[in-house]
Amino acid sequence: MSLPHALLGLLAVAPRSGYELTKAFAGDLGRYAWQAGHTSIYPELARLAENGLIEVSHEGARGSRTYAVTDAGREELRTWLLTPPRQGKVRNELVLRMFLLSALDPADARELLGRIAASTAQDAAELRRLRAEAGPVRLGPAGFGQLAAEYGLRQYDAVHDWALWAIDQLDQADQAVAATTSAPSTR
Amino acid sequence: MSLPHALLGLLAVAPRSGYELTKAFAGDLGRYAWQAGHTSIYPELARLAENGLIEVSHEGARGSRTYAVTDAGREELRTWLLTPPRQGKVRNELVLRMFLLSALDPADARELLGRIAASTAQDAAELRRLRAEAGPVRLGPAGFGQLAAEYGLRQYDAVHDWALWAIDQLDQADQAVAATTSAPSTR
DNA sequence: CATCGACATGTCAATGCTGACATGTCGAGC
DNA sequence: GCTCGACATGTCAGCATTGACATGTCGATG
Repeated sequence: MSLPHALLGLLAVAPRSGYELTKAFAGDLGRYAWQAGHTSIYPELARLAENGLIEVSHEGARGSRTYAVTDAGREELRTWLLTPPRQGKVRNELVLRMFLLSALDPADARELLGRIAASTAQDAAELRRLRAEAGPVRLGPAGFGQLAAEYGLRQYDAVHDWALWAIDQLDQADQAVAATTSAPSTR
Repeated sequence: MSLPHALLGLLAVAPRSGYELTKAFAGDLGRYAWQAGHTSIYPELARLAENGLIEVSHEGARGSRTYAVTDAGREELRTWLLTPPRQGKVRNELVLRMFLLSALDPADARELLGRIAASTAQDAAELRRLRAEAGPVRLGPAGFGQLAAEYGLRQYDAVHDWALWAIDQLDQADQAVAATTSAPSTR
């Protein structure tokens, strides 16, 4: 459960209202890192405030409440970020599909790998476009973090290369079988 | 929600009981791809059986029921695997941490990146060990799928390289600041 | 001054999953 | 004959999250 820390992190960069936080989750953050709707954000803000990790720094029009991180909240965030990269819930649908690949016949497996290669190429291109828009590498709270963008890019490229490699493996396995079938031995 | 498809996939490889499926999730599958405990597996098996996707192929000692995939189940699995790699829930704690990196001061950020580099190197080494144990590349339902292993390996390596790159970026940003501070201009 | 869209927050039922608890069987070793 | 550990299945309360529904405000435009 990382939602409270995600909120803490966003508020640590700049105080925001629940509505603004919701918009952040609807953008790149929610797309690439962590999803959350306003229905989970508002209760979570209330909980964080109750625990003294954040506080209302300003009340604006239309009942809006701007929250800011307290010292305790900043400390909690720092601790969480630096805590041993604990093993969270494993929930990786793509890896699951790879595990199940052997349940498909070779033609279907090739098809699936081809689609993965195509979609990761597309995702990588999209991310490169996003990054180019954001300009040269700079740090700080500049929209989609440059470091995060580079991270995603390398992931996509890795999966893309892997898919091509996997198709090649299937081809080689095929050829080996064909060779032993048509020419059972050299003697 | 991919649990039913994970079960379908495992049963497509070989008929199994709920207990054996639970053990599969406790191993590499649960570690790298998808988690599930027996408390979700048993009800899900009942649901799949009710929908005619699997059926009890054998009843053994201690009330054990061995399930096998039906033709309908095999078809459902194939459809799911080949279906456009739909965008599921985004829940990537590591990417979230990258988004929040800017909330840390540079020293802490370096520390965090260093830990990520170290832990991915360790994870990769562990996976290489696992793969070496499993022997040369071969396909089929051989424990931890070779393709999945290679996939994980490339992911770990990519993250490792990225972390080193990111630390380098931080260093360069530092040097640039230091240069403009100590020698504001060339004239 | 009416309307509309963006702003802003909330409740509630349903879903999916986990952890704690519960129950019983079979085989091996003492 | 007893005990223990692995086998085998199950219920249930609790938690996080989602989607549907609900409510109201403010500013701009016609």
